Amino acid sequence: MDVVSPELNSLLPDEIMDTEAIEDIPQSQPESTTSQSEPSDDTSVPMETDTPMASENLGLCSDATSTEHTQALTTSTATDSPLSISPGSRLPISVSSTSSPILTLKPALATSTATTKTTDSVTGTSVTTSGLQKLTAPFTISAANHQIILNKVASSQATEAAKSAGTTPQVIKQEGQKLLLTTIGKSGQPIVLQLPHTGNKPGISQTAGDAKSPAPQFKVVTIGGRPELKPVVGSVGNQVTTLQAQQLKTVQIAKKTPASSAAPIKFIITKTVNSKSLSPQTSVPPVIAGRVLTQTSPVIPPRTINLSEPHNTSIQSLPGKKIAISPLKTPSKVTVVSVASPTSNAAQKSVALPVNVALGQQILTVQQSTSASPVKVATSQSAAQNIKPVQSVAVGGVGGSQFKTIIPLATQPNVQQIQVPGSRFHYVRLVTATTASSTGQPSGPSTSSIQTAKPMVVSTGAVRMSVPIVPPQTMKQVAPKPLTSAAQVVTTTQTQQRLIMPATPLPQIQPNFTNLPPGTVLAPAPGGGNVGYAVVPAQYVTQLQQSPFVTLASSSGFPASAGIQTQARLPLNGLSAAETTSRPRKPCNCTKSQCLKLYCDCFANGEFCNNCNCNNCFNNLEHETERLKAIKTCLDRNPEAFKPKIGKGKEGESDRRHSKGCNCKRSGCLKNYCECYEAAVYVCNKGGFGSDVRVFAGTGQKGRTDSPASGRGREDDLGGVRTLSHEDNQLGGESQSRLCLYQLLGRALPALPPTLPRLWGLRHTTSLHSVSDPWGSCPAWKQVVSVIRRQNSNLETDRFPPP
DNA sequence: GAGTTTGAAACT
DNA sequence: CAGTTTCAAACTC
Repeated sequence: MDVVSPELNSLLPDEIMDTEAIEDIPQSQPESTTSQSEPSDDTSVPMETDTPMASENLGLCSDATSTEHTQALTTSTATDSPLSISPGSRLPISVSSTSSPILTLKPALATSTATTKTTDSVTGTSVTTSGLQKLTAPFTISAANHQIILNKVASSQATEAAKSAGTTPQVIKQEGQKLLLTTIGKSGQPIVLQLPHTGNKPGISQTAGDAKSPAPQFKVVTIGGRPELKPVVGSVGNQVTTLQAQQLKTVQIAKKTPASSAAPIKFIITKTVNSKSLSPQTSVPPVIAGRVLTQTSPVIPPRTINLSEPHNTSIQSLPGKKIAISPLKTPSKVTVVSVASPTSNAAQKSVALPVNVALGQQILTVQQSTSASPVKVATSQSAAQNIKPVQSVAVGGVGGSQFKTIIPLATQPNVQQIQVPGSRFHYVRLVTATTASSTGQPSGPSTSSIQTAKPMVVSTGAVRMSVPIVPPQTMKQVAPKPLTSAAQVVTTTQTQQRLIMPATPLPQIQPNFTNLPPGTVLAPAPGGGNVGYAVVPAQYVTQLQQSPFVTLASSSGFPASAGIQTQARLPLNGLSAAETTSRPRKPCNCTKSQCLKLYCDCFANGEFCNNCNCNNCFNNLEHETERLKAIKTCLDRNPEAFKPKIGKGKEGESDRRHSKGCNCKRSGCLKNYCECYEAAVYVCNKGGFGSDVRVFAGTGQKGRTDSPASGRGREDDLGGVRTLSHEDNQLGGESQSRLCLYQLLGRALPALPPTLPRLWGLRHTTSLHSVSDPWGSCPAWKQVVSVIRRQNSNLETDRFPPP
């Protein structure tokens, strides 16, 4: 007798038998994430960040003149167009549905020298924000002078029209320093971002003298595509809004302390745009990397909007502040964290205005430490140095949400975030751009001109940084490719620009960025100065999200935030984020491994140990060097060591697959020892895992019941569900379609889709009814039983309880 | 809570 | 690649 009859099989989903899907998954996704025709397993791996759905372009036009640019952008290169908004009177901002990920808005104060560029800078007007449309409720970031109003525009074209009309709903006024973003399409849903008045701020006293001081403070705007709203985790002054779920958009608006009156305000907005949305024609890589605005650069690579004001001097100075935000798997989350300086009391105390964006599920949490300005976004600037560019890199993750991480550096160093293509990991490199002097403004067009690579240029003040915006897929390759996708090449227009390279100590790691633990942020090693990387587990991010007010002390690498245990995680094991969140990871108990082996779940998940019971733990920032080495070692051993083992099956399937399969021998894959079982995987990809459960249509005869090839007698050939032993599988040769259905036996049953597994499992010695009992109400089970009964009229009834 | 079992990871 | 050892979690008592 053999396996399931055709009839029975017909009931079963095909994909179950398919074992290849997992392996086939190409790790390197094609540059264009644009359309993934297939929800291949890889992409579907829950762990991966979701690919943004559609990208929309935001066009910011300072003037009617600028409108022209916008059109050109939208038409020719919908993908990215950086926008810079000069501080000039009003800047209409149009958001088009097109792709351009990055917006750069610089409402520079008149005082700011750099802000000379006005309309020209605006060129990159089009910004694509897929989620914008979803914006329903206007939000204001903070009160005070600065306001940003975002209006959706139905189409980029509409924006033009609106501009031409001269009555652009979006107006940025310097005096008010308001940014109005209006989506053209939807009149009713403007988004207004207001920056708190400096005057309101407790810290104002310092800069009280500045007339300019009222000027805008930092502003963080996130445009997320998702409809869902996420409350902004309490950050003091910060507000976060997510417009689009799918696309991550992080807008950092750093406002600097009023100390410098004239300093321009910087907004940094980083959007991640789905590659999918991008038209193939557009050279723009699907992934948007964060950018820093430079005043000079007329055309900025799209996708990031930086609004920054150099005003605040104090912010950077905060030593020791480290914020690592690693985007976790949770789709469409944007996390912005600003480190609050312990010193500045008043500033933080300033009212925090959470901004809820109806659209976005993304959450931005920002804490700012800056003394004066209550509202501060992650940007930290050294007083001496004008600006610390904060770079956020959006991850163009294949499937899921992408993270954006904004890390304010306490120290001068600039933060560069790196997206790893296709991976959920976000890396940030902190670069100390000490050379304020060198800050020559970015070579305007020239720098931006690079189509292939999208460098991030930070022109603010002295420091400039260029970070290539690389589509997630191409991230690994630093060298520019002739690829159509532009982003890959990193161009450093300025000497200060730096390629994202691994710190000296661990050059080898670089190639494996993609494999780094999820949510990893590369930050300067504590002792390493500029060079080193610190790998910050996603944990921090989640912690931050959960406890918005947590401040990271610079000195202590790791805040022992007691309460935060749940780590934002990738939807591990195919579990939904909600599921995972509901299940905080268990604290590890490692004693000998120093939590630097994959034995340690924390480490294996790319997380720092937090509230664990481990001894001699090195899985923390304080031992970043060791940790990096350990990571490297693991990656050397297995490049996919940190990749999720459990992924979804084919598209639409709820099945989970284990990429490798277990090696269970004694547990029958029915214990939590089994990774598959533990992960509720019922489709095991491994050819030789412990048990193979099949449904047999028995003959009713005694004797050998299982596969003839196995040569092993089993039980009576009564049909039913059996589990082939490992040996059987190997001998039988037929078992390559391994099905691990163990979880069906108990825990996962309720969740099973009706189409369920064709095979239900029991150990071969177990009678069916023991299985069926818990499934009595399962239609699929009844169906199978019915089939078996028909085929085996002489079956013992107890084996197949009546449906 | 101590001891055992188990399988993944690490090691040889 | 196979066999062994180490490790931490799961499990049992």
